[in-house]
Amino acid sequence: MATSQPPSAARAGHLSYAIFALARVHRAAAGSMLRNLGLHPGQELLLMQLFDRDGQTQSELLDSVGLDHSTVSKSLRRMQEAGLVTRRPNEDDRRALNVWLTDRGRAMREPIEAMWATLEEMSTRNVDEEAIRSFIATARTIEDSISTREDG
Amino acid sequence: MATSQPPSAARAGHLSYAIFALARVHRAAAGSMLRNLGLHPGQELLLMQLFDRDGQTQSELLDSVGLDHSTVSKSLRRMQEAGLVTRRPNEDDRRALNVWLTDRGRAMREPIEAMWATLEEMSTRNVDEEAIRSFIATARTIEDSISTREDG
DNA sequence: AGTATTTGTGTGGCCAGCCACATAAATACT
DNA sequence: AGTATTTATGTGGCTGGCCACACAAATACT
Repeated sequence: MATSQPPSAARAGHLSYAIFALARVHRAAAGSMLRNLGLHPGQELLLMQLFDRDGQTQSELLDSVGLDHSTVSKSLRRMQEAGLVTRRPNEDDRRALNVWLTDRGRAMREPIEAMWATLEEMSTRNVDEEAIRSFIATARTIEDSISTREDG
Repeated sequence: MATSQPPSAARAGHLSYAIFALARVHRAAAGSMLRNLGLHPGQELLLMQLFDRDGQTQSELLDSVGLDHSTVSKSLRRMQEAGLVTRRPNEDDRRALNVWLTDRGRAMREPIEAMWATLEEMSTRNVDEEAIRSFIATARTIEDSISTREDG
């Protein structure tokens, strides 16, 4: 049994509750795998952004990842202490910090990609191609609906 | 734009990344509404369980909600301090604590139900009935797949 | 030029959530 | 009966995440 019976007070939100319940299980699975990699949940997101564009500024990173600046700031400090990244002041803009992967940070790429692959395999093994495509499409539509309503 | 371009390292996990991205937006929306109710995210889950069965034991609550016992313990303490619940030792089992809603806790039911309704409306306004059903069904299948793999 | 505003980071405070350790009470077991 | 094990809860410690406040540097504006 997956969703151990949604509480009745969530009756008006079947889809929302399904999202919530799925997200929790999904995050737990990812968290477990990340722990085996010596990473804390969320750190892999920052690393992935750096894989795509190393040396980004904290604020650029922040936009890509969509988290609060204080969260990113603290997280990066810990990742620096853990030897995953380094931060050096930008020469043109003395407020900004550029974030660079260390060798150790770069070495996390394959394990992180493997993690996503495993997660995907775990998630999709009972779902056919068509249902997967449809699910992703709907997920994006919902995501759009929610976020465009946020600022509007 | 919803998902501001998945990082390339998540390429092997399209569906997983979609779940992750959707969950984040969804949780943020819920969190924002909960804050307006004076609740912290997660507290509404405990309250909802109590709406369905008031006076549950912490450990029963814990099973229904699926969180770590320490999380529940601390959360309930704060909710008690906030006047939402009371906890009294069980008479038959002196280790156990029964958790009861206060009037103030009970009064949160309607706002919480309204929150789920609003969240649902926000989420589904661009999705037709059939897609919603299909999405929910797939979400449950995925949830099952992940969780049965966890212990198996 | 001089002041006001925006931008980039940091810090403190608070809560959720997990793990690890600890303790008392109930159960099981020999 | 006496000991070992399981169960119910608490606490400390650490991270993620948010908000609010703070401050310096860059930019805009008058």
